[in-house]
Amino acid sequence: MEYFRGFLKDRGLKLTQQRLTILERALDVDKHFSAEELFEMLRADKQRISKATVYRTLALLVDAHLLDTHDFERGHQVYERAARGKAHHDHLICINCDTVLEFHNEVIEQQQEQVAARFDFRMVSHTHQIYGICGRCQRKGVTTSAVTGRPAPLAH
Amino acid sequence: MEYFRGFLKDRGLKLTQQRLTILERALDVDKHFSAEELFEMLRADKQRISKATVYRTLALLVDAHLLDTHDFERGHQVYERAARGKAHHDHLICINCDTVLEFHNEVIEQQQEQVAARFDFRMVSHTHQIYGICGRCQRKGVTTSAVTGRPAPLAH
DNA sequence: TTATATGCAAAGGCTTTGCAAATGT
DNA sequence: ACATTTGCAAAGCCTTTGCATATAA
Repeated sequence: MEYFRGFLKDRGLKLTQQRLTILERALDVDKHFSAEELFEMLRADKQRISKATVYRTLALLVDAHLLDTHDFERGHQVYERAARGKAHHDHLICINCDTVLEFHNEVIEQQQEQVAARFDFRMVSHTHQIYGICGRCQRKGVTTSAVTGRPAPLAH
Repeated sequence: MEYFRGFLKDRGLKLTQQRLTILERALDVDKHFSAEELFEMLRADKQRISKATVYRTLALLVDAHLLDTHDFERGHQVYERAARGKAHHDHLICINCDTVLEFHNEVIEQQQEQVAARFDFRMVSHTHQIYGICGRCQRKGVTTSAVTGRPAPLAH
């Protein structure tokens, strides 16, 4: 919060009531959320902030590293509180129920560095998602073809 | 090609001139391409196929595992010839010049399987992208902040 | 013959933007 | 005071869809 104030000051930006409200609400969410969902949460809290401002502020919070954003192939971005200090994580996404699990694997992280180095690449970020059927959906008898309506793709 | 004919027959679909033209052109491309780009390539070849048909056929070719599709965070899907038989690969993407490099790392693949297993997850597919600055752009003096206009994010 | 495909234009979903009015510093 | 923000509606971008016409089997 103090950090956000400093971030804005550094760039000559203003700490508006809307930005504060959005930041507080966003940091309060314990899961992934879309811009639309945050807009609805604010609305439920009787906060009248325009959708445009929500989008603009989310971008700002991502810049400030207060939020992370991911593309889970759902047609829209999802956001989550940034893991400041906490270990970085990647995601397992159930293609049936949309549940998102987090994983962290140090071996993968290290190999990734090596891959980048081998290609003379300066890594800035990465995305790593595992799509599949979660245990609960498997037990409910959900199969890949039930989800996609087509034969199971080759898991690679 | 014979394979595609069989794929269509199995589902009671028709092998139209448009589908054939699109398939041939798509398999001929040696890099990633968007639906829009393929549409333009066809147009350059004096082929009059509607954009709707291009989109519909690309989806069909992905279903048929003749093409793979990726989301490189460019606001549109990109396609590439499927690696039939060839080893699966993931991507390094230069955030300055959009160059895409391919990598394959067996250790990562294995760890991934283990992660899925540990979470009781049946993996169907995965995406793994490393974003950064390629060697050529580094040598041209491109820095992260030059690309994004902001301080470099923490590479995680 | 008859179900499937195509082309066109319109609609959709998410996100961004232009601009006048409002507001933080 | 003055540059930055906001809200609104409109526009943008990629993609999908409804429907009449065309076409493969």
